[in-house]
Amino acid sequence: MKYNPQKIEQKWQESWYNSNAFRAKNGSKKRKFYLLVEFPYPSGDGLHVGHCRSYTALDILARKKRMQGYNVLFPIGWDAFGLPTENYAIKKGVHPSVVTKKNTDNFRRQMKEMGLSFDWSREINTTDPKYYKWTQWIFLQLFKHQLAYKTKISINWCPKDKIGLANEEVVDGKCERCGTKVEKREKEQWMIKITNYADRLIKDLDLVDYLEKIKTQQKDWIGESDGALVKFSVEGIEEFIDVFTTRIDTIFSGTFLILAPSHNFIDKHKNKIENIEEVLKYREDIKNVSDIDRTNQDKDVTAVQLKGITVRNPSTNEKMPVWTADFVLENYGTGAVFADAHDKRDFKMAKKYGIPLRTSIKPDDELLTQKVKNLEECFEGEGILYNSMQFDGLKSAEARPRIIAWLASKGSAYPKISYKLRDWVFSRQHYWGEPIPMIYCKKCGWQPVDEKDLPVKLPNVKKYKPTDTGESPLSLIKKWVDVKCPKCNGPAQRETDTMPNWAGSNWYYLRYTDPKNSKKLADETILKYWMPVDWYNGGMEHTTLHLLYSRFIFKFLWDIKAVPTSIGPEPYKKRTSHGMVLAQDGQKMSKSRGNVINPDSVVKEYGADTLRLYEMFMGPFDQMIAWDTNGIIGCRRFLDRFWNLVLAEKKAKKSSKEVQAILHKLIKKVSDDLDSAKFNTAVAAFMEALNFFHGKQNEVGQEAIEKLVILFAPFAPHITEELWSATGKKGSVHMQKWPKYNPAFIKEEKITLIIQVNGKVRGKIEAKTGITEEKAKKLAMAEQRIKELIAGKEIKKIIFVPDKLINIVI
RNA sequence: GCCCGGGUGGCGGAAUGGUAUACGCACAACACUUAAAAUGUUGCGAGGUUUUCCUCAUGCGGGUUCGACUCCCGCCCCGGGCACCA
Repeated sequence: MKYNPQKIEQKWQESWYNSNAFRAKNGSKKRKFYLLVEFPYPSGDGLHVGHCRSYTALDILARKKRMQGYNVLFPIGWDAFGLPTENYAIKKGVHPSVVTKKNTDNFRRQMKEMGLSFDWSREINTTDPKYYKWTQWIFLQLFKHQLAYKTKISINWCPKDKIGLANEEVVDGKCERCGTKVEKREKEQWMIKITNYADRLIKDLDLVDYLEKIKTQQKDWIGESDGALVKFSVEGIEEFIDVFTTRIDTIFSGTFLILAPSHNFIDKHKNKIENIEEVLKYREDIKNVSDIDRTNQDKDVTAVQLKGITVRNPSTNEKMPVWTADFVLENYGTGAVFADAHDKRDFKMAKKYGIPLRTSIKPDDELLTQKVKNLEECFEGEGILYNSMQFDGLKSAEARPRIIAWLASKGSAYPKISYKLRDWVFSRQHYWGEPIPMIYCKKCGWQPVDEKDLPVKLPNVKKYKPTDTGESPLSLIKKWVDVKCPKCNGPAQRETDTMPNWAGSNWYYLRYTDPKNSKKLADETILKYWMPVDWYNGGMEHTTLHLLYSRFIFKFLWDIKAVPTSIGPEPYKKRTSHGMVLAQDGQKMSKSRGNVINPDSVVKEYGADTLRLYEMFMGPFDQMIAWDTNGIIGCRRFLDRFWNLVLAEKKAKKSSKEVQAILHKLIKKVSDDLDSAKFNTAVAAFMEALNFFHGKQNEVGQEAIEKLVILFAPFAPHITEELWSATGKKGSVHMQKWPKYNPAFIKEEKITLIIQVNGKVRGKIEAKTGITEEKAKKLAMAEQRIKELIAGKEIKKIIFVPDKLINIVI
């Protein structure tokens, strides 16, 4: 019988599906293991081979953990709200829910055809009102805890998608999705105070096992800087301008102050600024400049002085002029900086406008020091302080805490930590999203929808095109918009903005534990059992989006005790990322390039097991890798040989010692590799073992064959299941116990001892394991080649590494 | 500019202080075949040669070590992240 995947795969898929073979059990006494893959956005393109890589990897882990006796939760669902579906629906004139249904059906089919062992009874969909009821409920809790607020802000507006974007969704000043340059628009938006959690989102990374690059990326994004807040008193006005700095060691060289163009000091003291018209005009000019141009470092510095305004440097008590310049950003720190000769931008600006400069930090280098003192060059680094009163001679790092303490004693500074992270823009002006459950009453202001009235269902309408005005299309549905105020019962209006598509994915992993609960987002006892997620795999592109948002929302739910505190403050114990799968040409796969590999066609040609094996074998799991059509054939050949070997082995029951050693080494290697996500070397180990067994059919033995099939089952579930039944075994191979290796079998009796002379390999000898240094020396010296090499030379030293090598130094 | 990865045969890659090039692809020869495909066997870093042998080779240059792809110092290149961030 020849291996024919097309004949066997569907049969087993149906058998697993119909028997609920991989259902996770709530209320089990077994140890649990929660494996999570990011649920996909069900696009019309179907599954990408990159999805397959991530899903196969965690499927292998799930199957192995089940065989190791764990109660495994390995669920899947659909993150189905979002723009592409809406756009497609508008174009084709079909309702987004119809499109979603079609796409999820296709995804589900593809996943089943890959033999993924998801617990299909827990499938969730973010667009299901029973699901988004709780997404809305979470929003209400955020509002009730003052973490959701509506405010007029300048937002990133994508003119093509007609949607406001969060800062995280803007890449290089362009819309993350469509690449259109974003514009600035003033709009009332719902905001979520993620900034309140900035410190904990950094600190708690110490509690979890994430790939180091994921931790670094999150830290960089949150952008903590440790510094001080310094108060500059304004002359003639009873007021201070606050400045955040990380370089308080340079305070003595501060000779002027710069405000961001839209700093509210300017609005507040219009009458005191002599050239207010010039200042306001400058502010208008800046508004029309995009962030990209504003942050272009090659650009010339522009600035305007606020005439009539001076402040005092709290360290020197000297008067300083106040300026405004575009390179000072309103949304970082306090929107104001003190400027000196130790900052390139300040230096450039002072030179251009003839503002006096002073230096107070000496670099190590004498020559450079002279240049710095003569203001010929700007020195930004750390050094030794001078011109700094009692702090002269101190190093920058030593000086900082002392200067802060000194200024603090005068009441003009205190230590402060600042973050780059900004509050999260939570409103979208589109139809296909969760309605924000808020009602506006002219009398009572913003009122939350009563929890018992949730979910606020998306009305089923014909027109869901986004509008050019930036109003949500929902605003056109008067019947839906006009409601009574929950507080005063007077006339009021619903919020017509919807949530971003991150809202549904913020908490989905909680819902999987108890997906049908209508009373709570999930039951406490059940959450207590399953949470936290033991291993979460997803794309690197979600590190500063979904991963950060969902960690934040979990912390919030934890704080308000919506989830049991026993889980701890982090939802995911371990996070890994799979490398992107590129097209054969090394480019990103895309329809327009025509280089997309469709998993369906691979399954059709080679079978699902081959696809799974190749996805794991192609390279290190966390590295980006190009698809290689030629490489697939090797995996298929391996499966053919595997099939033949198992079926050919008929005679011997017992396996030889040599076979046992190979097998148990393989068990150890595969078990270890899977725990550290080294799928490629695990597959290679199978190939190596099979190469060894090949041609020795009847020496391998049924004993070894049986273990081999079990061990390989998580990788290639169909072929192993078929072989299990074809060799007359009862039950499913996937319900068998994961083999344990026996260290006694691995221990070899004979080893190859390497003989080196001066660290170079000059010979090998077969020896018994545990050979003594004395014996090894004798044997080595007896070798003809070694004799020749050391003849007439003085032996300085002999290094002996037991069971490995002997090195003769001459 | 700063912070992470990475650089090994014709190609994807393996080895984290101890036989560099596992495993796979491609290629070549042979076997089977009328033939081809498939399959199997063997070979496959470079150069030399006295061919159970030598020299060189893991981006480049140094260093530590009996011994370095692996550790340290200084560069170069590629990928990713952050960035007038005070």
